[in-house]
Amino acid sequence: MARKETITVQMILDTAFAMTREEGFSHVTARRVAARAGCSTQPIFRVYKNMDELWNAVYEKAADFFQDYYRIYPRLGKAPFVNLGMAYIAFAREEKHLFELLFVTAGPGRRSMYELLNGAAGNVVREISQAKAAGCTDPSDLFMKMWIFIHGAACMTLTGDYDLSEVQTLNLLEKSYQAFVAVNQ
Amino acid sequence: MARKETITVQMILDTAFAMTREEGFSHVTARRVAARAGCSTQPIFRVYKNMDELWNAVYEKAADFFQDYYRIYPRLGKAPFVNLGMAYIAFAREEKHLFELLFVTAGPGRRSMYELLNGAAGNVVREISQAKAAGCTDPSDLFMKMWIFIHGAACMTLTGDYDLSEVQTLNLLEKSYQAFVAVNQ
DNA sequence: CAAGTAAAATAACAAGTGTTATAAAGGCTG
DNA sequence: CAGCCTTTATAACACTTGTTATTTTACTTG
Repeated sequence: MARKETITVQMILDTAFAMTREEGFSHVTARRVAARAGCSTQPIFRVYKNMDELWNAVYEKAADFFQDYYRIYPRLGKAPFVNLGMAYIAFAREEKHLFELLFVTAGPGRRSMYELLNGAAGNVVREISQAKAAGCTDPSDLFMKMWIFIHGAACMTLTGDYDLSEVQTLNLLEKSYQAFVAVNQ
Repeated sequence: MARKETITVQMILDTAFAMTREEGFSHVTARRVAARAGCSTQPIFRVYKNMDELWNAVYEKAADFFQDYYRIYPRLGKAPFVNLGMAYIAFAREEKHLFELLFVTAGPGRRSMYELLNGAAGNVVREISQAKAAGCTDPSDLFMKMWIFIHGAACMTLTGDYDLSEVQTLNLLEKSYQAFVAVNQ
């Protein structure tokens, strides 16, 4: 009936995502995606109405990518929020451009930080109930404080103003948890 | 001997700075600066070799602007680092684009966060010695922790994930200081 | 195998960018 | 007042962007 499709949505999205990962979405242009995918710009606009729609797809993929990143991240911390925080900070260091896309840049069509963290798995909810089970009086408040701290460390890695090792970071987060708990009681 | 200069460095810089403040430097183009300054693009390139040089000038002005912002900011906090932190967070909320330019975006020709904070007035050094005078054992470590926390809150305001009032923020910072001090001793 | 149809490639358009060549303007010095 | 020299304006160049016409390609169905 018609010509067979050779360039798929997946190929376009994967290419755009890989480029975003390496250089940030601002460097993702229709022509550059096409060149890297080995086609013209036409298949891109067949599959996505415009570049904004491609941005959305990349954003969603990045959100899923972070969820996977956290899922397989080693659990070395004992206190609540620490493992999520460790993964978050490592993600900021190792996936600068994705971190920026998800958690730093403002703009339309963007989820809240809480939504991105919680994900489909309910990561935050789980950690909060863990804190509650551990006898914490106001676990939501504790999460807020911990997350401000964790987000600060993560953002500082982007600009090179934070450069502690994994072990040091783990220690820092555990200590901070204790500190926040101590003054809350 | 020659035609009188009508468009000065100051006019160009002030225009570019105002535009950066309102919409971020990414929207500052030669033609738009010219239009707003009421001239052609020519005076811009007489005064600055290229747009990168203009960026540098805007960056320096932003750094000075932050120093002024902190200098006239009300001192409601008692603990060390709190007043600097309050000004920092307010700056992030009220001057989003300048904050982003100075403290969020990575790139060449950028000062470290410490340098920007400390400034010519030695703000950080002063606060650290205050903490020492107050009997703190490791004031540099305390500054690090406090600043991670403060930077986190500031960055969250950019994305709309932090939205506490001035009073609540003041309370939060004071409490955090106590918390960090408590576990350090 | 011919026809039709969807996908892909080519090429173009309009807009915007930094930067520069050229022309006009204007003020000081002789 | 004439000449000169710098500043400014105008216009152009070369390039990149998103997006869209138009043409070519290739597959499936009659």
